[in-house]
Amino acid sequence: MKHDVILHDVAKAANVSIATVSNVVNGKGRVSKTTMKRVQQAIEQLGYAPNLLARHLKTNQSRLIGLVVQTTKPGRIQDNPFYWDLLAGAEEIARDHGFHMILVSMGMPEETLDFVKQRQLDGLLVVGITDHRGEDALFRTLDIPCVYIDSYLNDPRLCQVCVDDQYGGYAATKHLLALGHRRIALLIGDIPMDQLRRYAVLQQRWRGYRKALDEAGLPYDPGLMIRLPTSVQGGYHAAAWLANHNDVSAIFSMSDIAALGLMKGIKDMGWRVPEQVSLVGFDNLFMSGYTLPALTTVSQNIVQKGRVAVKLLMELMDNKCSTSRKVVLPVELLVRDTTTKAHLTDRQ
Amino acid sequence: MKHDVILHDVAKAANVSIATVSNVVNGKGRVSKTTMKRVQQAIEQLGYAPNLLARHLKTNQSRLIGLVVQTTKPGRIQDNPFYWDLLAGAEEIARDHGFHMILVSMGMPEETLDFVKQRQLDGLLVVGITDHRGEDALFRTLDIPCVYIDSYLNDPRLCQVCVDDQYGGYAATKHLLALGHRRIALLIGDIPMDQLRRYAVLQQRWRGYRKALDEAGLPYDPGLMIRLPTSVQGGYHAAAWLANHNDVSAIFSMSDIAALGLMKGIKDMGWRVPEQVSLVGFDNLFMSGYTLPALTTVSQNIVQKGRVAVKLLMELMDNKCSTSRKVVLPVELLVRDTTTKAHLTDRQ
DNA sequence: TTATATTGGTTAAACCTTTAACCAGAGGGT
DNA sequence: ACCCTCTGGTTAAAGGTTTAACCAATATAA
Repeated sequence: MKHDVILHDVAKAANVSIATVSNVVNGKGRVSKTTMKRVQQAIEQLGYAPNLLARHLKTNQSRLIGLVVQTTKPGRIQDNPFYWDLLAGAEEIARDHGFHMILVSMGMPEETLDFVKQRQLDGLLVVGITDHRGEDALFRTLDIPCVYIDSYLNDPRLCQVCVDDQYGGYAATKHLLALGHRRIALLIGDIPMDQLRRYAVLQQRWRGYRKALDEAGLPYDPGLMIRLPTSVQGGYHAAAWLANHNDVSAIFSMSDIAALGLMKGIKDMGWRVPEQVSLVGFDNLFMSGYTLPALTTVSQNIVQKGRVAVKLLMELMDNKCSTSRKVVLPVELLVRDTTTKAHLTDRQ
Repeated sequence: MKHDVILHDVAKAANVSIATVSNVVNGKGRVSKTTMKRVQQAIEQLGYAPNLLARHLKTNQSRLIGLVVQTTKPGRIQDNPFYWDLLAGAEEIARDHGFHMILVSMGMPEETLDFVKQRQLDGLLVVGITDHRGEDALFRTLDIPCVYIDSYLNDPRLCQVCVDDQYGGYAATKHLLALGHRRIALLIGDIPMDQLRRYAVLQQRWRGYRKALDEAGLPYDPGLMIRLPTSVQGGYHAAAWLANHNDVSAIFSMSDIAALGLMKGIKDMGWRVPEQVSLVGFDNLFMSGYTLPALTTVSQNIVQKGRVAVKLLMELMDNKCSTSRKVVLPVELLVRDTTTKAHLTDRQ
């Protein structure tokens, strides 16, 4: 894939210097109408396309944006359709600005840093970082524009975008409380409760849950935290937990993905949703409205999250001294069919 | 993001020429043990990382692989979680070889071509092309290694990877036939039947369907083709079609995504799956086993598809003259709970 | 002895752009 | 006449790397 036609060729064809052609291509410098026409014709005729590698080398930029994703195993992207939506949104805006997205899976810190340096990435979208893992410092060492997604970092100088997770948790719980539920379990990720701070998004949703409980004058019961992996399988197994907790009449799953599995698990036990167990999810995945019964859930727009993140990054790159701001996108409780009034009739 | 330490600095520190450092970095050329040690120490100490832009400019390659995806609107990636799996698999292998993936959304042909040329992409993964749209020719003009995914191109010189779509369609249909179903509808994409050739994957599955019908001595009835978008919504609306075709006792949906919507639609009409309608899907999405009833479907491994595609691409790039081969990955019919014996009792 | 490899390096050109510095000529003001 | 500015370019350096060509010294072979 050798570059067939280069600046030099166009220059010769139009009988001007290389610099002039470059100026025409970039719309910079001073060049008369007539020569511009001549150059443009030559470009058209020869089918010239600039060699971005050379340009980038010279200008010290790559027009590449890294999407830094957490990995389970090093080198293996977490299998979560969530990321595709994020990438799709980001790519859409990036492309409009002449940028492109590239995946950076965060394995070894060293490795990650080297990668960013070697590829000369112009900016980073970092997903799911917290203050409590030292990862934030990592990205601050290489000083390139960063936008943190779903990260809840304390430093006010940082650019961040997330949704109102806490409100989401609050709204979901409040909805269940309003229906008369008193013992509401929380299907949380597969993490020790004392490590919750490391998973900022979950922590926020959890806080919303607690807040709603507090307002209702109900006690917070750690025994109601179901700690299972955020996956369909994880959710499915939560049903077994439920079987041992007959006083629990509702579950708030912090992800739709787990809620789907849970719903299946509950039904496989022969129980009915929502008559015997009410269920609320989080995310509103593409098929969450098409389960039976349709899942009540807190909806967030992940594609939009990707879009906004890149827009912020662009601002950050334009005027370096920009007032770095934090954007909180709204969430919306979608009441569908998996929640209903708490009954006095026990599942026994 | 200026490159702080370059070859030059290392050379000075180790008291050798730039070329020698380059040789050490790349493991080429001839350099004695002792100097190698000295250079490596200098590299370590200064924290040198090669500037890939410069390297790539010199070597005429970018170590970037494009994933060419179809777009609905130009510049907008089709919102299909399918692509994430593909990308995840591809990225995994690519990274092992020092390559990275970049998205190329296929809008205007000109634009796409320019992009590949400008970014100097080393290879392309092209998804869902057919002989019948002139797109294949497009990629052949720029002669860079290509692997076609889900494409069914006739040219034997091309490298292709797909799954056994036809067998999948055959197995699904045969399964339904074995259960006694005679009127089996096909939930196909939102395309005119005379355009089916343009959607190779669907055509293959359709052929499998027909083959099974033929073998059973049953006629092919075009009236049984349900042409609705491949989406949850599309599937949902298929239920309305079903309401007008009471002789149909089973539906084979060519995608799980539509099958999920369809299942919801059927249940919303008050009918039961599988007692009144049997249902088979295609893909085995991550939650297909967790619907209620669990979806019977033809399973394919999309991540693996991405992996194999990149492996093929690497071979193609190593020995240019490689015997370009076509890899067909297996599919597997997973009989779960949405299919049962055809009953004589009508839905009326 | 002389011709010839081999070892361990160095020099310099090349990859294709961008861009600062320079320059010739024209026009205008005093 | 002089100085200054403006227009429309050109020249050349620089960006960081790879690599072919070269070279001095030592070892090997005839």
